[in-house]
Formats: sequence, C-alpha cells, structure tokens
Amino acid sequence: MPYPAQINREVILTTACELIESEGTAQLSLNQLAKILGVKTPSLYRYVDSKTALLRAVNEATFQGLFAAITPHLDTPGDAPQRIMRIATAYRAYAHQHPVTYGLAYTNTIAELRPDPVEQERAVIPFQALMAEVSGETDSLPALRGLLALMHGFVMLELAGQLQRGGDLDTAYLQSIRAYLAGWGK
Amino acid sequence: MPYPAQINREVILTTACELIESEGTAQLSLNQLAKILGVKTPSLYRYVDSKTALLRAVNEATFQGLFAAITPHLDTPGDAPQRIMRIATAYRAYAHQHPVTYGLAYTNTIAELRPDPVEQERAVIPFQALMAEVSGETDSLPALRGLLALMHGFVMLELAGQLQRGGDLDTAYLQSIRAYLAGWGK
DNA sequence: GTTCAAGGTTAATGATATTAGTTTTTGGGA
DNA sequence: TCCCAAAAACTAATATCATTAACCTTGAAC
Repeated sequence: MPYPAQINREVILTTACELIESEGTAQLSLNQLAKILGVKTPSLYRYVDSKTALLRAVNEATFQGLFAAITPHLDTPGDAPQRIMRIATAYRAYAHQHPVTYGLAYTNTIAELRPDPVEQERAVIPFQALMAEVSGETDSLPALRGLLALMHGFVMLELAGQLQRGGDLDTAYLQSIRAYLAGWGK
Repeated sequence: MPYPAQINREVILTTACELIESEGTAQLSLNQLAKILGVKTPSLYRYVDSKTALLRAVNEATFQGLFAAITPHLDTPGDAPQRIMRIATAYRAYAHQHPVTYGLAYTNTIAELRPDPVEQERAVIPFQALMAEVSGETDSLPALRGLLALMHGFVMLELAGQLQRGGDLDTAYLQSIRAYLAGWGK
C-alpha cells in the first residue's frame, strides 16, 4: 500500500457527526470538515461519493446507535409494559444525547438522506413481538406504530422547542406512554 | 407611488411555498424563485431579509394553515373524544396535503427557521381545555402534549417513509389515538 | 533504482446567497 | 408640460459552496 492514508471513511464519518452535533447541520461544509482533518477538501471524495452520501451515512449511524441503545432493554425482567417503559426511556435518552443528528435522521425533507426504509422496518420487528404482549397479536403492528409515533413525536417536539410551557416533561412523557399502553391493554 | 412594484412579499411567500411543495425544500433557490416571478434575484431582498427569513415565514404560514384547518373542529357536536378524533383527522389531512412544508416546519435541525415557540404554545391552549374533558384538569397539559406527540410523530414517520410494512395506516392512526384517549380516561 | 498505483494537491467550474452601486420608472409638484 | 425625487428594479462583484479534472507524491514490490 503505497502512500499511507492520512484519513479514512470512519474518521470522516465520526468527525462529521461531532461537527453536526456541535455546530448544527447547516454549518457542516466539506471545507470545514477537511480543515479539521488536516487535508484539502477534494481528498474527501476518495472516501465519500458526495456530501449527500456522507449525510446519509451519518443518518445510518444514528439509527444504528439508537437501536443499539434500546435493544438491550428488550430482554429485561418485568412484564411487557415495564420493559416497554424502559425502552421508551432509553429511546428518549439517546435522542437527548444526540439531539441534532437524531433530528437530522428523522427529517424527511430530503429523501436522498434517508437510510433504507426496509432495513429500518426490519430492525423494529423484535419490538413488535413485545408490543403484541400488550395489544394482542392482531393489533401488534398498528400498536407498535403508535408507540413509535408517540416516542418520536414527543422527542421531536421537545427538540424543536415546542414544549416550553413548563411542567415536568420527564413525567409527561412516561405518563403519556403509560396511558397509551393502558389504552391498548383493554 | 413611483415605480409600481412588480412583486410583493405575499406573492414571494406563496410562490416559495408552492415551489417547496412541488420541488422539495433543497431545490428552493432564490435564483429560481426570482426567475419564476420574472425578476432578478437581488430584487427579492427588498421584501425579504434573507433566505432564512423567507423559510421562517414559510413555516409560520404552515403553522397558521395547520391551526386554521383544525380549529373549526373544536366546537362540533359530540363528546370530547369524538371531537378530538375529528381534530386528529383534520391534522393528518393537512399534513398529507402539504407534506413538504409540514415536514419543513417541524424540522428542528435549523433553529433559525423555527417560528416563535411561545406563540405556538399559545395557539394550542384551546385544545388543552378539550383534552381536560378526557384526562381531567390536573393532567390536561401532559395529556395534550402526548396527543400532539402522537399525531405529529405518526404523520412524520409516514412522511419519512418509515411506515411501509403494509397495513391500513388510516385505521392504525385512529386506533392509536383512540387507545391513547382511553388510557387517559381511566 | 525503477515502477505503479493509491492518496493527496492544485486549479477550475458552476451554483449559491448576499451586498454595493447604478439605472429605470413614474406620480406629484413646478 | 416638464422635472424630480424616490421607489423599485438592475448590473456587477464577492465569498463560499460542492464537485470534477488533471497533476504531483509517496513508498512498497520487483
């Protein structure tokens, strides 16, 4: 391997994530990214097809991180609602730890930035089995979708600064999910 | 009034909305916008401070449109859950009719594009009173937040192409909200 | 030491938002 | 009727992007 590489795809991706998280998505330019990595801008194109492809990779990493954060809570002690509450808590915690990249990943305005939706849906199947314990098998898919919607929607409204009228958001989140599960349990 | 204006802020805004909705947010450039309006790009700056300000105005219009679409259902016949279901249906319908601008409005990745959050929260107060009929006064704020989260989250996941495993999304949406309301009603 | 290909650089292109300075238009006052 | 002031447009220029093409640089293998 002549000419040892100064950078690689991995470091580009993690640096991009950090940069986005600290400066905001709009501030991410390949110029700035290259400067931080100590390299000229066109060099990045040896590892990344385009800025769009880079952002899509960032989004894929976000989803992987998110699922890595919540999956361990699938097989924990307690009944289904208890485990779902733990998953919901971990879900929100992850979003709070990575607010900008989380928001970017779930931003639908640019279709090219979306990871493969089929892959996405597949990762969620184990959670459907858990939800089935609450809603019954028949309704497990719509029940899961509502749960995902509730978690995602709450977190997004929070991150968008739209839940600022006071009150404890932690308990509001848990209360809402508990109510949702109770409603399906009937 | 010397030199009658060829454009005005209003037509810039509506054209921008149309352009975003038809071509996607990323495709909106001031050049293209100016060309459609039959004017050179710098002329836009007489009416709009910056592209960011224009997008914020688009978002404000989106929120106004959304609330205009759901508010009429506040005072309709039936009990509170029935009225909330009508509101939820109208909410989702609006998002489906304006998918791109709805997504843009709720995209938190760029803080400068957000309309005044205080204003936002104020607009939602009448709905809290309705929610109180289901949850009781004490819990009306968290219960409302969960409802908004559920509606918004569901719609966003839909628009982001993340609910593609089949099944009837219309009934999944309504079922989930019904379950949520039932859970609070206990 | 020559070769060769991976990795990096320089230079250039076209699009972008934005600003400064200039020109065009026209209604109201002379 | 003519002029003029100011509103509203325009031209020109700048800086920053992402991206591409063409050219160097390195160092391991022969």
